[in-house]
Amino acid sequence: MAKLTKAAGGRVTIRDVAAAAGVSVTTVSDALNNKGKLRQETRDRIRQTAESLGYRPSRTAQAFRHGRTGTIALVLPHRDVSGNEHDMIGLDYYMSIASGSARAAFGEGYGLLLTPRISTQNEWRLIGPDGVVLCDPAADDPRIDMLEGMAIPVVSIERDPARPDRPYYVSGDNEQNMRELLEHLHEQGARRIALLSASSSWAWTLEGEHAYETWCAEHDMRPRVVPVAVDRLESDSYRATCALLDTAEPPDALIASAEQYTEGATRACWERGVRIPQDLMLAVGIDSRFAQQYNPPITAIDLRPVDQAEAAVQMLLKRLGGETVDKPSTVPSQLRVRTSTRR
Amino acid sequence: MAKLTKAAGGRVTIRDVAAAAGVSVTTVSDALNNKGKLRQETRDRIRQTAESLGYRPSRTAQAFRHGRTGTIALVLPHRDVSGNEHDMIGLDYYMSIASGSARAAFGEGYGLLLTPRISTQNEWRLIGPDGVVLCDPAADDPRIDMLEGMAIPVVSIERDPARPDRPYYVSGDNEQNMRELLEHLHEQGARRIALLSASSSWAWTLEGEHAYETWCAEHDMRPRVVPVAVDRLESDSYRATCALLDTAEPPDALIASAEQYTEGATRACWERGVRIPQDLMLAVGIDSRFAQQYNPPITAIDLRPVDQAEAAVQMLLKRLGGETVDKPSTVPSQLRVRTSTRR
DNA sequence: CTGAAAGCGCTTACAG
DNA sequence: CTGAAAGCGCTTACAG
Repeated sequence: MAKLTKAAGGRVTIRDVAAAAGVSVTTVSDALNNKGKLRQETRDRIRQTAESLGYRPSRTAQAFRHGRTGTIALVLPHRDVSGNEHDMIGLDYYMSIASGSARAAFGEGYGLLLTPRISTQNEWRLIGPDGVVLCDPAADDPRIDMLEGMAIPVVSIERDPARPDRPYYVSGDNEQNMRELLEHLHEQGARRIALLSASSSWAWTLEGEHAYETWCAEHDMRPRVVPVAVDRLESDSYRATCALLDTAEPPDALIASAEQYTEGATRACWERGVRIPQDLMLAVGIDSRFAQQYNPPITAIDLRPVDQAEAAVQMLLKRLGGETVDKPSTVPSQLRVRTSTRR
Repeated sequence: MAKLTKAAGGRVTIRDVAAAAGVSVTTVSDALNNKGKLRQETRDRIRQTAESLGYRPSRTAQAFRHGRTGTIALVLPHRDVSGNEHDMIGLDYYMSIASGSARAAFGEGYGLLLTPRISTQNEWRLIGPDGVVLCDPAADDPRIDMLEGMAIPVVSIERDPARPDRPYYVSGDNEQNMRELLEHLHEQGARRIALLSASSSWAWTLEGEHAYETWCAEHDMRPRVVPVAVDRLESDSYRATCALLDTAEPPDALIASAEQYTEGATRACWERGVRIPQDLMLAVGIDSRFAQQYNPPITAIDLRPVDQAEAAVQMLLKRLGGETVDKPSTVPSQLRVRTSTRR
């Protein structure tokens, strides 16, 4: 019964397997995908045959058939540096998000596409992802509407601050993190804690600021929030830190919220001979190699980006599979206390 | 003649365009792809119709038809940090390679896949890229054979040092860069120039070392090469620099070849009160934000990673298109002289 | 110069 | 329990 036909073009197709196993392609497909009502024995035999022929289902054929591409696109924030567009993958946080997403996606049989800055529907159709992981959406981020309107589900890392009811996001508990950090600094004796905060509409920024202000009010402390641009390099955080240090009553502790502020803040201290932690305790809102390796090592909040990425991919796949997702996923962060805040 | 049938599933297909334009699907396909021998007028009219219907060819259908996926995979070096696999995208250099590749690929209608560490043919078949951009292959890198054996063309950024005849790579002119840097340091008065070199079989490392040794011989200078691991964080470069600085006759200039050595080298200097550039001129083999932003800013070689990525993607597409590529592509690097080496 | 038809490799109603 | 057939949206010989 088994016709021993070999595929011409080198590729082993489902037809070859069917021929070799002496069954129809339907049966092979069912056997391999656990569909239909075949005897376990038949399934096993067909799997054997497929295996021995080295059969691999064509991903493109499957994608075509299902109207899916088998890819997930990752969208990172961008910044303008002197007219040039850069994405921010250079930050340790986003790099962990990227490689974590790639790994998680691959584990589920998806490829992770890195997207350049694109904006139009046509461009998105060219990319053609089945779903999108969007990092740090702005308030009322138009990309969410555009993509969902194209039937491309979006899961964001951090929520869109202007869409309180949208459950499709993964985030850390930003308010809790800020409070925990403030408590720690307070315990260590800090009484004038300043905050370098990103001037953006990103959720973690807003939430962090809010927690900071609430906490200050509760502890009868004057809040000192200095807004710093997120889209430049370190010079802004450097200048902001200088300004703080040069006031009549400089802070005794400083929280630099964004990863990219770490360098500017440390430089300002270094130039002034401000010792860390003796003269100023320094903590960062997002952990990085720089924070770990600085001398002294800098206390930071580890947002667990790899876990966030994994959670985001999982949520996206749920949505792709038609399952309902009714609540966001929170990835617990971890405060890494280091020398920079220990007195 | 024009049947006004609309697609059922919402998608506008080539059939709809054909119907609306009153021609066959063949004609539509030819018109849109500049094939066949249609009157320009016909072409234009069909394009109009397609446009007005909002027709977008299905990427998956095209991919399926052509046996291509429309994706290029990017493979970055990996490192082990305490048993955890990380890719090295966190380095500014690789981050620029990644975003440059994504942009270049997209510009050509391809998606860029970020690949987690994968090793088997099966895993590669799952990813299913049409081609691969491989960064910093090791000597006789087995991934090249595996992929080319699967008919997946590979273009590397930097060459495989053990395959002198393989033309499929893009690189900077590493020997030239090293010589130029040495000349510069020499001009500035350096007479004892040490080199922190990556202990790897990567081409740029070997070439840099070779140029360094040749140059030293030519200038009657004792070479001082200190091998440093590439797969750790900054501690090794820190220790290596310490050892150099603590010798009886410490160097008056130091070249830290890898991007990730910058931090360790500067820390060692800082701790010892070694002033840059007064006591030690410091230069880095690969430019980074850190080098640009350090105080003082650090002289570095800008390998132009975005251009390298673009060249690699172009070369890969040439190969995919069946064109022959008979020689490697050299992207000229740029020495960025900064305060750290100016006396 | 243009069209009808085959086929890429799958999956999925549907018929038996 | 299994198979024959249609069809996903394209492209491409091939026929006229």
